[in-house]
Amino acid sequence: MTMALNPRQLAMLQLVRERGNLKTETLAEHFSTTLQTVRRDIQRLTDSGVLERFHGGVRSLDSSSRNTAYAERQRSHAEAKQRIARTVAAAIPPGSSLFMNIGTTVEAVASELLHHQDLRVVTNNLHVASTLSANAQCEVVVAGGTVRHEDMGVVGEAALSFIHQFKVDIGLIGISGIDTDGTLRDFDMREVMVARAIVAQSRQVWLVADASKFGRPAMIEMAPLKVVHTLFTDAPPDPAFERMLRDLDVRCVVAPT
Amino acid sequence: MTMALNPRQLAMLQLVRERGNLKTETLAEHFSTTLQTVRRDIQRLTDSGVLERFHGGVRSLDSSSRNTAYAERQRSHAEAKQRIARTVAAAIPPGSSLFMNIGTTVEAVASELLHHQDLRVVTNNLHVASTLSANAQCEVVVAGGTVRHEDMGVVGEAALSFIHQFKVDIGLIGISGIDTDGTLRDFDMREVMVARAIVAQSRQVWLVADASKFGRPAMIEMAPLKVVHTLFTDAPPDPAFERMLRDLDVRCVVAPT
DNA sequence: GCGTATATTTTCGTTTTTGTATTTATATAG
DNA sequence: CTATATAAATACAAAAACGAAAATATACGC
Repeated sequence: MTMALNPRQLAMLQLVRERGNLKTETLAEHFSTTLQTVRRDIQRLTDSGVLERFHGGVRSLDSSSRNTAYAERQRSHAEAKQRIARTVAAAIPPGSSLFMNIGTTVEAVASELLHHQDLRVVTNNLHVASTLSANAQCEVVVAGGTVRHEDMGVVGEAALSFIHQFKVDIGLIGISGIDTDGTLRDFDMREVMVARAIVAQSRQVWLVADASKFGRPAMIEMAPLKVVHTLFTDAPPDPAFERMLRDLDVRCVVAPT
Repeated sequence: MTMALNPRQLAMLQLVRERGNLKTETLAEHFSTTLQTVRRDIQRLTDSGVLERFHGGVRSLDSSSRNTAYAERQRSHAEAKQRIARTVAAAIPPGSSLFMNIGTTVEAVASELLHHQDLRVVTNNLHVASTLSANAQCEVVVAGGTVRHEDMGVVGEAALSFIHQFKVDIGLIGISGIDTDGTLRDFDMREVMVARAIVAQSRQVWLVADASKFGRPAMIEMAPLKVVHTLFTDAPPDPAFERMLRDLDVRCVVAPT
């Protein structure tokens, strides 16, 4: 018979989730108990699958890495994405309302918003919804519609009309590629429709795109680059791109290392 | 056979709710009585589902510590839930359309549906959506609306009107408690509204509830038990319940070990 | 007042949890 | 690769908490 977790174990779980990962010794100190007791607690928490332990401590296990193709994309350019995400998060003022769409960079931003205060976020990205629902200071609204298996994006007619009910401060969007002709492009028509709706219903459009997206071709035109107010990226664009951005009056923020 | 709570038990409930969790000894001291009496009181309160006990004390279930309690609820009765889930999954024919709402048992069913063919599932449960999106043979539709932090349930006006657009074969619902008077009850008004919408838009209603839900009172009335066509559970209900189920023409399926 | 039913305390054996000591496993530097 | 430091598993004893049953107290009918 499985006994309920005691308050210390519950607090430990919460603490590890907040901080991401913690050393066994830190935990023992924090709860003023023995290493042995902490280890036993950790064992129970890992047994139930919510935490994962490593030599010397324990980390929170966010159930994300299941789809291998998806996990792969998440890994690629991880460092660049996190840098971008931190920069974006820092630029979002408290009390903002946001749209957030599909894309691993957008999801990285969600992780960086976990400790922001007083946000309202509308998203068609179930990963974003899942991540941000851990932030009690953030009202999360998810768009209704069909869920795509590949990336847990919500798309379809329902999602579009849902999004059209809102008008937010910042529309934060990711994209598959920025064509050399100054067109934002993606691969999936349904996601493109959602992104267009987001652009239409946002007072400002922020685009997050790591450097690998520059000049990368994709089939479907989403919108001209000039709808974007600010582009967040990880490396300075080449001179041609930079001139285009200036011509189109798109502000470009390069995330610092 | 639920007797009324005596004044001390009522005060105890209130106190635990205020403080979140309390040690048995603290309670005994506070009410200047013995540990044994406190334990008996605690047992009554936990039996009725409003409190949860751990070794050394009790905690309130519907207080600030709900978010952390989610992992715990998932653990409790895990084996029973999986048994129920397997039975339910086996009863769902290929090509069915389903509603699935909040609840760890419902989520267990989602896991068991991972290899089913040709399903259409509408849900307000982001865990269910996340789980089932791994099944390419299953069309997953998520309801739009506000996300509750505690359990990633989607609720609110938007979710209701979204659900009302559908009419499905089977409405699969979980519940916090089945009162002795034959009423399905839950703790959160917003989730109750969603469940009602699901019941209204389903040709058949299937209820999943492990034995701990029988006779467990919860505040808000969702619907009378007779709206349920089939109840899936893990242990035979006691004779009184069984008679009631027969009177109300509710089929009861007990999951085999 | 008496007897009965219910509630509480007392008592005691059992289980669970925690801390200490010892052994085994794992990481990291050279 | 090996040596060495650190972390984790194991074993066991002490303390705390639990559950059941017997003893005592309290309330309430007649």
